[in-house]
Amino acid sequence: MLDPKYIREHAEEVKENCHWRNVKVDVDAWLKADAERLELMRVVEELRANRNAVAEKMKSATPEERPNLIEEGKRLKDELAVKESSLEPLDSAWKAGLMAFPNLTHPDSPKDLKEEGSKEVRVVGEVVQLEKPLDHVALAEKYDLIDFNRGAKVAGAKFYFLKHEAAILEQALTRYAFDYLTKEGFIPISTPDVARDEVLLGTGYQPRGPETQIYSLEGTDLSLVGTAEIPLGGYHKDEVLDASTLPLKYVGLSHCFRTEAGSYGKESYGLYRVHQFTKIEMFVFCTPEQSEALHAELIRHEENLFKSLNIPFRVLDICSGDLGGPAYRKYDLEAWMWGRNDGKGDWGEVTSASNCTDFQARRLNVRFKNEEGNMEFAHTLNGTAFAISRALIALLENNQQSDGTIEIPTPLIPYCGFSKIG
RNA sequence: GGAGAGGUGGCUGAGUGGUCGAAAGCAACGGACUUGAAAUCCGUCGUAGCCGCAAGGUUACCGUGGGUUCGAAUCCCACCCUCUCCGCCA
Repeated sequence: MLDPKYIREHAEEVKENCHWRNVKVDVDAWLKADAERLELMRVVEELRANRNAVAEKMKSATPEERPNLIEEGKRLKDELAVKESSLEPLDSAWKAGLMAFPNLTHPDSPKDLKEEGSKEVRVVGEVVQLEKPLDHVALAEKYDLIDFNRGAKVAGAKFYFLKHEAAILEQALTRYAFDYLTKEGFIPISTPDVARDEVLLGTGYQPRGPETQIYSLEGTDLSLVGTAEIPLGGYHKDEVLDASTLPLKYVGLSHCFRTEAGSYGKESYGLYRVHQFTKIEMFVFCTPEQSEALHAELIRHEENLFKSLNIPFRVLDICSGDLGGPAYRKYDLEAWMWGRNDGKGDWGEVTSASNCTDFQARRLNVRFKNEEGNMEFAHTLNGTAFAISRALIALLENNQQSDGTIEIPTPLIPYCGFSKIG
């Protein structure tokens, strides 16, 4: 959510921003509604002031004065009811409009509407060329690591069972990331896998409705979370944080559920796009002064983790049109995956780190008291440590050897208890 | 799931229709005293919107949403949450 005052005072900039964010918002219509709402609010508040004044007079009124005051009060009440009922639709349209604005954009983010406009910042590691590299689906079949067919039998397409070493690797990756990030000052936390709709909305997700990617629970206001970002963002909802505790860095574990409506096909091959996966997520609450440095820190951790697993990747500075609603700036890591591009291999997204500035904090009402003693909205950031399903793709495919075995990267061995598969 | 109690400011807690945006205490902040500190004393001390250069004014907020009333923290309804007891259960 943007500051309404900011939209009023920087209308042209906001319009320009919406264009580059690929978000269709009628800024002028919103401004018009905003002005009408304010005007009507003034009328309503004046009526309320009059009503309160009459009620105040009643306290000291003589019995003779009372009937007239009661009449006056009734009249004001009726008039107020009429004005309030015309304010209501205006107000909810105003709020809905406000929620539709995307966050502002970092001046250095590539300005582009198409996905291809994202800028490759660097490539780390080298793709090991094998004569006949197998993709993770083939590797999984060879070593009985993932059971897609029975996953489909039990839960439907795009669900799966991790088996044997893969099941262990899920836990090894989890614990490895937790240990690494705990040493870096992150607080380990395990979250609910469901959240209230208001929390989903607060973090910038759209539960229910035709476009939604979210499973919701019938007869409740709960949805299955699509990422730990949701419960972790909601964690400090409606709180005033103690500035001296900032930044608050969390490393959370959650199970992520996504309907992935209409996204079958090549792009969802194997484990790449599934309905459920486990994810280790970093989430940060901080001051506005801290957020940019912390964004860099999150990316550094992501890179360290993937580097340590011998996985080649590239870092993308995501372009404006692909940022989504909440992010002010976003960096993705894309790891090398042999299964993509018809078996010739290509980069595939494995992590994403966003600086959401105060966009989520405004919606969730997360504030802190600054040094002058004034309330300020916090900044929030999130970044993937491991989305286990995709991390597994990259791990298996990039650590396969010419003899067909899969070498486990050294840092992971203590956590999984084996050093190779096959 | 059943029965009961309760949700008030950073915390504790008073408040059952108008004198309540809310007592009191604690914490915090400013000051006095002190070589310094503690103690003591004096003062300040919620958030947000709108109007205003400002001083200030005004509206809203006592779990959330509705309702009754000239007037609601207070009465009514629904929901959410917490606690106690019972049942069930990993």
